[in-house]
Amino acid sequence: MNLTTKGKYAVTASLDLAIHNKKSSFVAISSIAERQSIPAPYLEQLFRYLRKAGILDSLRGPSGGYRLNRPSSEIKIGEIVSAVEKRMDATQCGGVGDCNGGSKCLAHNLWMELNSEVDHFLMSISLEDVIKNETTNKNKNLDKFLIASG
Amino acid sequence: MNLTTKGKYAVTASLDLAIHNKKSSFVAISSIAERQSIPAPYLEQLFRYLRKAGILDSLRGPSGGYRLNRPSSEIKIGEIVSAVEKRMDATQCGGVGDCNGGSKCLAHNLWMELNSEVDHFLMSISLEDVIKNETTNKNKNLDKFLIASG
DNA sequence: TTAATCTTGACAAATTTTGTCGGGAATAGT
DNA sequence: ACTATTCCCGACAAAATTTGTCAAGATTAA
Repeated sequence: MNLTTKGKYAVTASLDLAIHNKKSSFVAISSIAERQSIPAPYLEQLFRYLRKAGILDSLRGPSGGYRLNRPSSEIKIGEIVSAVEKRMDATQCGGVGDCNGGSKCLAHNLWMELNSEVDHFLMSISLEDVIKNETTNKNKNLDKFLIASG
Repeated sequence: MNLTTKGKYAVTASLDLAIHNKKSSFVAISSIAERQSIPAPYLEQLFRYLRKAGILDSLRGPSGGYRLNRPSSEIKIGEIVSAVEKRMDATQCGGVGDCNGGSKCLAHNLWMELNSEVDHFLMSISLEDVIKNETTNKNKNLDKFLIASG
């Protein structure tokens, strides 16, 4: 399982897009990169994936840029992450079950559950949720973090 | 956030130890490595961390090896993972909150919640739980995996 | 036409993971 | 005391991945 700056940059940049989503205007990569302290050429590369995944829409030329392809309430964090990260899967075998000489390793089911846990979490939260800082109510431990974060 | 073979090997090997935990006998690294298809010298390296973390106990010499330092019901998966993995933390800032030019990035709270989610999951499951395939009841999606895994 | 911006592919540096190796130290059994 | 077994430690090295960079091209608005 891997969540690197790749996925984090992608989510942060998408959040930036969601915030600057007024009308149907496009936002230039350079301005997102500057606001969010992300190397612009790197972000460019990441946005390719998001575009291919149907999450973003783009327009070239002056006053061009990127915008969300759907309302921010309909774009889940999990979509963004899995569009850019190779292996959010925690199993070694990709879920197939041949992680120890053709059969399942002792921890196979454990990692499958962790997968499920993380997937459900990330797929239950939309860009809009994060911006409104609502996220999900399923998480009993959420409150203290919201409080802690002011 | 990172869960690599390092953490997976450590958990699998610990499970193997928990299973071969009869009496107070020690189990040699070589036998664990062979059973679980883990490179022995690499596992040796990982066991150093687990020993330092107080999870394992060792004895040198013939019929020496490793054993759990506590009952398998009192060793949580989360302990093992964080003993060997550098950054299970999903935030870029280590939770400090300076992830974007001194203040919090847009996704800061989100990653803090993900941390909490994963931590609680991994710290709620003991080696014994995994062996008995019980894990936790908090996870509503558990059942299908247990069924799927026969 | 021109300037702005995305688009693409290739390349490269840095970091991390995934090991390997050799020698040393302790211990049980003889 | 000797020997075989095993842990112990530090250093090293290969491979993979992450984290970028760059140059040239295509599209579009004004």
